[in-house]
Amino acid sequence: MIALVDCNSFYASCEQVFRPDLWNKPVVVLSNNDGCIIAANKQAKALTHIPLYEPVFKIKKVLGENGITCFSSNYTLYGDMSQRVINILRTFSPLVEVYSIDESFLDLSGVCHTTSYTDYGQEIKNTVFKHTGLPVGVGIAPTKVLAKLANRIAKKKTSETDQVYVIDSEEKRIEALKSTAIKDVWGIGRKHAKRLNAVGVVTAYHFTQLPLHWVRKQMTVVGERLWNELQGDPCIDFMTEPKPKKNIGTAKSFGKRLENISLIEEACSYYIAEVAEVLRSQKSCATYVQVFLHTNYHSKTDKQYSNSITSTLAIPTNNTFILITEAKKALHAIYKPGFRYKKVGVCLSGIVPEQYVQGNLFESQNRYNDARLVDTIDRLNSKFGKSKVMSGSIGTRIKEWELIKEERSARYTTQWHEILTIKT
DNA sequence: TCTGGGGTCCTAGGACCC
DNA sequence: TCTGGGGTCCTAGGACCC
Repeated sequence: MIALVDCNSFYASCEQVFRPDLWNKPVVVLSNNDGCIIAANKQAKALTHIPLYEPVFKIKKVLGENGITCFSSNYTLYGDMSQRVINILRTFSPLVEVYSIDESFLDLSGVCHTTSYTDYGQEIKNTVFKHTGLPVGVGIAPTKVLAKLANRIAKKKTSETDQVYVIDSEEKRIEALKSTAIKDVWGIGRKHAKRLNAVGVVTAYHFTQLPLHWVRKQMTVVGERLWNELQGDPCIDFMTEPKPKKNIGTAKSFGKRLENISLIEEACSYYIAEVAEVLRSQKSCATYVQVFLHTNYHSKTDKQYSNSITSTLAIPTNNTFILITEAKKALHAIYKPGFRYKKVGVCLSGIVPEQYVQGNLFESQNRYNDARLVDTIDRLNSKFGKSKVMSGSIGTRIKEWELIKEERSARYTTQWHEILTIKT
């Protein structure tokens, strides 16, 4: 049996943990640049129909009128809280697959000797809440897709399930399938849902009644796996070791529109430094550096321009300085003056393990292999804080382009000087 | 005025090899 | 009239996830 443990309204809940005054109050969390809503807790969802991903400026009034508290996103806090939850889950099963920042699968085979699955799920839920203050839901079933389904039922029918639901019989499986709309099945997106509705498939149960060859033909092997998983046959691998990333990218909107290349160049260098650090942390090197740049798609008055370019390195590397040089060259190749730019992005790909980097007869290996400088920078930054030591290309004008986070909460759990103060 | 960011997997088709 | 058979690698595009 597999359990799926998922935190309720994760970002909003993280914020509430440290704000007892907001317990049981409506809370939403905004995207980078405070652009749109990416998380809303139960109270906020109940109050008004706040659509996720709706631009904030369109519903600012609704938020104010309903006394909804807004937070800018605080990924440092969410990342740390997530790690705490994962550490707790590891005490409940030796095999944990961290699926996302707020969801993990637990392999429960051979784990529940003395208790029922329901009791075990309750124990997981209660322990996570006691140790972190975060509410979670638990779904338990023979396959991942069914565990997802069970988790959904646990959260929807809280009064009956108390946030834990187990699919452990044929009757319960059929019942779960019949009560779940096909569009809500994990792996069925908007497109497939539409096509399935068109042929009369409305629930997950209908889907399992389709002939497998039809599913295979219309939805490839992905659909076939889903079909089998819903029947109770596990086909999706359990991954306890995270696979090294194949692409590492970052792209963030500027706090304001930029026209001049010099600030864009500094932002681009900063992003490269960020992704290069991730690359080194997984002990890989990248072969390609992609840079892209665009204006504000939504603007009706601005002249529009976007472009992207990928450059190939002579030798794959994870050296920040080489990557920055390459990215700056690429940026100059696509930059055109006279536009109001909104975003620059970088993406590293062609990722290979550090120890298998292919050399090049015509390039000096030393320049690429000398890791002493970047290693030292990584060590300094991990000891003294992010971006304490940076490449000169990044400059000192970060405030002029970085994204806006007006309502960011404190980094309660990772910065000594932002730790929660309690007055008694 | 203001509209997020970071990923994965699969397939078809082109280009190439012997 | 009739033109083989067995492969690999790469890329773009589509679909999905949180």
